[in-house]
Amino acid sequence: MDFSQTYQVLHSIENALKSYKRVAQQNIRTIDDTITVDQMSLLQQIKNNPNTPQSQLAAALLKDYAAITRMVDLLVKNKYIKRKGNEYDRRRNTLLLTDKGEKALKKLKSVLKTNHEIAMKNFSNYELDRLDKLLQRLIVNCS
Amino acid sequence: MDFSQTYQVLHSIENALKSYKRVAQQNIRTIDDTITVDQMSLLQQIKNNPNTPQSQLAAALLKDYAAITRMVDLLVKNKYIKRKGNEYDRRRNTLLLTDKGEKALKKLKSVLKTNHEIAMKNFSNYELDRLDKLLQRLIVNCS
DNA sequence: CAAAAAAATTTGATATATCATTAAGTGCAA
DNA sequence: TTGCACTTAATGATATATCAAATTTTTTTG
Repeated sequence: MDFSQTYQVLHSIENALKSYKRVAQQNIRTIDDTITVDQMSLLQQIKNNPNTPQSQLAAALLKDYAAITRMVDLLVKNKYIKRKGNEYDRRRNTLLLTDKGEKALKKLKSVLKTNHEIAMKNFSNYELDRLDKLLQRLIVNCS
Repeated sequence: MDFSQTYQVLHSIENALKSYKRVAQQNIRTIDDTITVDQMSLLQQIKNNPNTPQSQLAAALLKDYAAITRMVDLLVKNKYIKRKGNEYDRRRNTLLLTDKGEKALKKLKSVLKTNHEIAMKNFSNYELDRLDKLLQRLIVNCS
């Protein structure tokens, strides 16, 4: 395990993520240029579990609480979601998609699928699994 | 190639990168809490090729020109490097490490090595190579 | 029950990311 | 040698990342 090799791998991980995010964002922009890849993920998460605490949204999106608060602010400002008080626990928010949010999500789902197909072109299920397992080991090492 | 599997892989890539950056930054902070992982990479690049145009530094660090400009600003402000005019091409900067920059780099190199060892613990050279090759294919797909 | 601890979120400060635009300098062609 | 394209860098605007600290509400516990 020499340094140049580990350097190379870490560099490739960063490169892979950034390359994917770049094309993903470009494709999304052709449909809706007021939303980002991450905002869309958040929108999806909120739709799937409208009453989840933001702390769990943060975990799902690999972000910290502060980041989620600000993304929620933006989505509210841009009218994709509404923030309501939770009647059982007044510390929490209940987040709900607006019509605009629902429509945006519907339109963008196919783009997201296309993005995945672009990134993973020519990968077999087996290779995807192998890649994921290798990454999981790295994640565990860093935990 | 189903969606949940590609989603999982992309999620793992992001998770791997963030997990690594988090431990890397934590370890660096024990030595010097005024510098970031990326600033250190930039410092290293500048030391290796002091007369490279910033566009190439950007490519090496997978960042865009604007990001490099701002990182250079910060490194200058914090006295890790000096910006001089390039006498042959007045559009360019010549960037030079200060004493402080040299010392910081020297101290941090061992930390960087440790960070790599933590992240890649129990990976064989063969596995590292395999991981890199899989990532390279994803990168090419997104180019 | 009152005080302390914990949970959920927000806010502040600083660093990065990304895209578009602007500015300045260089080099080449007519 | 002027004019135009290209290169290099800086700026502006907005979104995100990260850590620390503050706020509000709920839960625990003495």
